[in-house]
Amino acid sequence: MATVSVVDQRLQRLATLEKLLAAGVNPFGGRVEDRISTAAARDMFQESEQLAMEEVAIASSPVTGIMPALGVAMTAAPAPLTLPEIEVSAVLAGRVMTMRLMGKSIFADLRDETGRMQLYAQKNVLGEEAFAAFKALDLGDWVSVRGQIFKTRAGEVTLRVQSFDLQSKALRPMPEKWHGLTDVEQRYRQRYVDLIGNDDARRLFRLRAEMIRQIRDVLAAKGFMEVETPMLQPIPGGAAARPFKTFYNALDCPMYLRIAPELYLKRLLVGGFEKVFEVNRNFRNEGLSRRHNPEFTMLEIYQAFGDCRTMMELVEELVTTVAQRTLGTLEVTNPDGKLINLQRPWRRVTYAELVTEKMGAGWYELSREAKQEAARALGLKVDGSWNDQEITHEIYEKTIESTLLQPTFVTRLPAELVPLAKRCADDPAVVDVFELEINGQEIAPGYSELNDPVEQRRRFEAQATRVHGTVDEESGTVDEDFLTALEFGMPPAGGMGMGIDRLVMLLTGSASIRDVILFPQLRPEKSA
RNA sequence: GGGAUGGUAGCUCAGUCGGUAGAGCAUCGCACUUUUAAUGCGGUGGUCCCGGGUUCGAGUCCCGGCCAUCCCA
Repeated sequence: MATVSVVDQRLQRLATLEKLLAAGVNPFGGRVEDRISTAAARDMFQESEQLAMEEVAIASSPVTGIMPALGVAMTAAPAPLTLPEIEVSAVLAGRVMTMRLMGKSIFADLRDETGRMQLYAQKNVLGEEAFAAFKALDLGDWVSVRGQIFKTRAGEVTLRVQSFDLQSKALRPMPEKWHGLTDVEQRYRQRYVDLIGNDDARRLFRLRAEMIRQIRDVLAAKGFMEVETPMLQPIPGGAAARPFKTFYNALDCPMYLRIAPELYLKRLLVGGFEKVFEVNRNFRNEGLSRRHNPEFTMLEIYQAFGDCRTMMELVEELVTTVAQRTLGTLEVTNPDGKLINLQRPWRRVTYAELVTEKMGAGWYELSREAKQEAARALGLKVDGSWNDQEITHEIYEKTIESTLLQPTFVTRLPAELVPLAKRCADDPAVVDVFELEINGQEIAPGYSELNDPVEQRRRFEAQATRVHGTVDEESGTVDEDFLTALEFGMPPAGGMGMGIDRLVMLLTGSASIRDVILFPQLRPEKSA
């Protein structure tokens, strides 16, 4: 038989596939009728067991019979104190993960989305031919099985296979059963293999989905409407970032993947929708890092007649509710093992307070030269052309932001940094905004949104001048239609955006954004 | 962009001073009807990331490149 060495496991499996086809077997299956999950089957069995035990206890005499409503056939041993032997019929379907061959019987593990159940195949039950076919299954094959659930001597709930069908032949070997896939690169490139092999990966992405569902739930309960706005935009706006550029053949014009949905969501406020949000992808044409993926999921929320404080309340409620409902706790551990407490209320501190905390009370009165010197003393590289604000911001970003481990709202940022927010009434040099920092990362910015079209035009133009000739040039284009919309009147509003990937990183203690994105961007594998 | 580390069987990993390429799982064969990381016995399986160089001889040393991870910018 196999004296000829078949080198490749895939070729072996392809050969098996050919044999199956020749034998008239459909190796790729179809609909499976009456199939239930392994979790449901286990519950059903345990319920029947419970019922039977109660009956035994009551009757204290031999019990035999059928409970048609449950489709449960049961027999009980005569001795009153012996546990009844229960058998419950079920159809299961899933992937065969392990097989333990015992000669004339086989134990196998079947896995579906809800968990696993052990299968027990016996030669005298299946018959010669079917038993051989079961034995010939490869690890990774999808099968459906019909049989009776019982408990083994070791106490494991197991399905005794009465009949089975191959539902999809796996042509590639599964990852190592004990370690799973550990090579991070391969986990990212072939996430499907990661998900097959690693319980943690499955758990994490289920958790991520649940977190996003809870966000939607909280917002819906508060009367927010979920909307979708263009990802393909003629003018990329709403943030300072390099866009991806593409070309729309039918219209013969360049288009951009959006860097933010902000300007469209605000148009909806103009249109009269008062509470809107969008959860979807933004695209930024920037480098890859532990914290950056070129496409990332963003939640943006706008509420008419609210302001930046409304948004602080909302984001506190959102994050704590999501954490409580999905993790059952408000304490999370970051990758360095440090505890982060999400208990409300969160610290609120102004940007200037943080800066003077770090650099001394007289910081803002220092000359530019003195500021440069102080920044260099901190080990920062300072460009000679920078103004006071830029030097201060470099210090903030490089030496302060990363120290804000516990949830912190940083408020009253310099107006130059934020062209889309209202200025503070008592100080036009700063804007009425917050940046939420948790674990040293910016999780969410929020604004009292600028709704003065004249002021907005001035700020856009100032920004366009500043970024002219730089890599951000395309994001500096003035969006005339947005300004027109503002001229129709936008109600005052609070708005905020939250990076969902970073939130999931925070709540799951993940060190890399690639761990929380199913298919993260990677460099092409092969290059000549 | 810079630095550190890594890339060896399908998977997880060893590989000493430069001298015939190793283990576990998977796979193939045999035995085994309550195992569960089943077990026992016997096999197959290698572009040692790619390209150069040094050497009688390179997985190992040197140079260049690719990919990844971490740190820094």
